[in-house]
Amino acid sequence: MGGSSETSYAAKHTASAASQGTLNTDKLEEVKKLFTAHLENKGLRKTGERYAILEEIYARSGHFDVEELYAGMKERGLQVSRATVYNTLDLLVEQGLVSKHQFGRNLAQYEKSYGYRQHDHVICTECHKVVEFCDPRIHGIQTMVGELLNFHILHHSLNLYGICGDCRAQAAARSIPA
Amino acid sequence: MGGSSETSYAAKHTASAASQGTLNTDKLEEVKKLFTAHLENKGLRKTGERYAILEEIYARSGHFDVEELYAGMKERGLQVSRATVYNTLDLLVEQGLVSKHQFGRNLAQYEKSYGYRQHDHVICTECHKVVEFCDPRIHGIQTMVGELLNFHILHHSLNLYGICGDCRAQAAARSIPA
DNA sequence: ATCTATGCAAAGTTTTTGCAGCACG
DNA sequence: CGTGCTGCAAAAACTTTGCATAGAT
Repeated sequence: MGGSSETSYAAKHTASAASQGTLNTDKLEEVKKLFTAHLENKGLRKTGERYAILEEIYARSGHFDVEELYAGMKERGLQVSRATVYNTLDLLVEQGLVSKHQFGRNLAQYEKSYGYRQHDHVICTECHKVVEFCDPRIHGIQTMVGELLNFHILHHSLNLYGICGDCRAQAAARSIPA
Repeated sequence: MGGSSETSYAAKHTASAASQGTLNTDKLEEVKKLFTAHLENKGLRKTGERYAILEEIYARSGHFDVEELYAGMKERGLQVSRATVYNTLDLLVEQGLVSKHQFGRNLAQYEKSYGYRQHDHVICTECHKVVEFCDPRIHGIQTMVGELLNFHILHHSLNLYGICGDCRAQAAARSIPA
């Protein structure tokens, strides 16, 4: 078959962000406003810790787990407790500013999600590589199933599990030794 | 503490199985043969524990977690250790006779999967109800993405998260009190 | 007879919880 | 000023691991 283009969406994100330095800052401001609105709406307090966590998340690219986020903040001198990280992540996920993934291993992975194109994941079960992709048909399925089963669908998660080209090549090399 | 996810779709499976008493037994035999072939293929031992676990799984309907499976076996007098349950589940998942799901909470849920139609899940984030659905478009996406990204896709998991009709009705009733 | 799988319990991970004190509103 | 949030650490929840022994080949 034809040459397969390995377009990781992560790369695209970084590229578009790098091309315009202020874009990130603007986005952060927008997200902060949305978060503020959500907090006020639910009668929750606007604490510095919550905003610090939000900033750290939007400064990151790609997936991260709680420990990575916690360590990243510590390194930057933004000390918060794990309990607060968990608490705030729940708030952000609830609001949809952050999305939470569970890829196979029992380690929750998070990702900023405001203003980024809805995407899904292909996971290599051998090397645990994660590649993103987009398919408009999923939106259609989501809408149709919601109507059919009378659910108000808020978000979805589609993961394809398989073996990547690299791992298949390695396996082939091993089975045909010199 | 935790009420587990109630499986309302289970009725579907039980109904089709109940309509023909021997169907289940035949299926179990088929699955055992496949499992045996897989064990031989990998040079693994055919132990009674492994078959006992396979039987227990195929006697169940709907989703279950490791603890439920373990407890169910204990109740039937089939004593096996948790370590063996985990070990065997891994084998079965690897072979595709059982599928593993991670719905939001970090508690792995399993389900028998041989001879059952490939299906996906809608989860209510309020009451944790799980409903199954089927959409042929997913298969197309799977194939296309596999070719595009050069992955050999083995299985997928699509979860739609939202609020079910019952929970929306309850919420509406609360906001318009008598 | 050999070598792997089991069982048990202990250790490992990740997440949740309880309580004292600080801070937002 | 009062309630709710934070921080800390202890514990809970789920899974993995190590070692002695039973059992499949």
